[in-house]
Amino acid sequence: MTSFLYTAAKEKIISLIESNEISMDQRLPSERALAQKLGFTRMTIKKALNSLVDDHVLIRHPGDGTYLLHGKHSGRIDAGDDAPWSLTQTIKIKGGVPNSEIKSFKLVYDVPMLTKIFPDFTEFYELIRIRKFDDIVFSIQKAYIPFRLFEDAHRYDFSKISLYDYLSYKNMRPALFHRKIRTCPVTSDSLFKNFNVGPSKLVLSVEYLGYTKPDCLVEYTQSYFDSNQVDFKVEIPYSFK
Amino acid sequence: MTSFLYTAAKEKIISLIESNEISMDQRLPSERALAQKLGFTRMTIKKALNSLVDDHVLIRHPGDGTYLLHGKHSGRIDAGDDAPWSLTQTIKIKGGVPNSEIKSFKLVYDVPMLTKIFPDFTEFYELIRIRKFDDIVFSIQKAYIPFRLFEDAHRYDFSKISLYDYLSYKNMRPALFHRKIRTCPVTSDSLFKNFNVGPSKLVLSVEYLGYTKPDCLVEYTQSYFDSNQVDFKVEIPYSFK
DNA sequence: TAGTGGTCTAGACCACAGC
DNA sequence: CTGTGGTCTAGACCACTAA
Repeated sequence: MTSFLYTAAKEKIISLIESNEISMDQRLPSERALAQKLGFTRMTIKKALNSLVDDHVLIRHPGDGTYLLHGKHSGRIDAGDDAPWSLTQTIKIKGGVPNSEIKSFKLVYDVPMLTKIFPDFTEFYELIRIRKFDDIVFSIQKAYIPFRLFEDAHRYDFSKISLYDYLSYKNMRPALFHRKIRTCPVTSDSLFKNFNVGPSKLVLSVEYLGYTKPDCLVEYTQSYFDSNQVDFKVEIPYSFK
Repeated sequence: MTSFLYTAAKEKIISLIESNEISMDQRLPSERALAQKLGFTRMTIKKALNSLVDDHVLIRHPGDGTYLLHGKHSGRIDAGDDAPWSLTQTIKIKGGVPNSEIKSFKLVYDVPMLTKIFPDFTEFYELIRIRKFDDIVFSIQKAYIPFRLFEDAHRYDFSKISLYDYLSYKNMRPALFHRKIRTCPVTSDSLFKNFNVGPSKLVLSVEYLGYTKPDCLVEYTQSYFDSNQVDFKVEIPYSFK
């Protein structure tokens, strides 16, 4: 979908990792070695490797080498809607079994909540997904994107391709996020039956508004997380006067 | 402290921003213009600018330009111990008034909790800080670093220089983190008087273990956050078999 | 000492946004 | 069409790590 050399290099490096040619806790080949082996410039390989560092797949030490980010203290995957790398891919490389199940994908009209959020649109695609890590449901997500901006969305299989890869392909990948987090009790909504928690348990609710620019809202997502399965990074929200 | 060209470029660009030569919602000069104006290569300027993007200071749009990351939906600062950029600097650029007050900085010995965490060390520097954003206390932090690794730490003023800049300078900046998050009631600890919350309120407690490598622990921090003031990014922790 | 990743240069071409 | 940022090359030097 993207057609940069460093993306191609990235995929070849991932293949190396997945095919177990690099064993755990072992150094990856050096930038120079990979450049020669895979047929790219050193700078292109560097870009690919550092991109995998951003994705929490690798870790690099100057003067030493590049390593798989493994071990007890390294396991941490961004699970938010603004995660940099396809969650499915990341889980796979980490040795987990990913499983994204689509519960529903359809057009919805005249939903008051949505018209309030998106004053300029009336029709939306609604994508409801169950996300698993090693067969444990950690998240239920309802994503909404305006039909007018993504008329061809029905042609893609979002159990296979990440929603964000699709938005990137349409040059609509959100860069700014407005988030609201709160805890809420498990409701009787049948969706929550997927969570392995009793009705008295608290579930974490996160709302994402994704903007490509400050004035260009392209996505609204409601995510519910099993608070036993996820963790958080602390941030300070503020509103600029 | 760091002496790379792109760091120098970064600081000059920050000066430009702070001196209001770039007004809000206005484009920054192009990479090529900055390169000529500041006397660096375009690639060096690019590195500086993209580094400021990582720090949530700027946002860039291909084919368009580079902008200050402002506006209602853009305000979000990483407040964790693993935040990429000095919190003080970021708050300042965002138009806020930073205020990091040092409550205590001293050597501590034979603390059972610490010897359990750091089996190889017995003496530690303890740094207790109150962190504010626009005069509102959002966090209280107790940081511990082994004396043997940072013997000259007493020579630095951590109200002016970020602890992480210091660790970077010693080539000991943590890259891996082990975090534990929980909510706890406000205790009678006099430190909590700094929070503007009643005794029945819940405070967010986050523990960070910072490693330079999977086997090299260099920092332990206990942070307490006013849950009214901070927000979170969702992640999936996992332990590799 | 040999090898690593990080930085840096001075060019080049490209896709894209705005006018 | 002009200007933007992104990618890419083919070199170079540096500081650091580990043997």
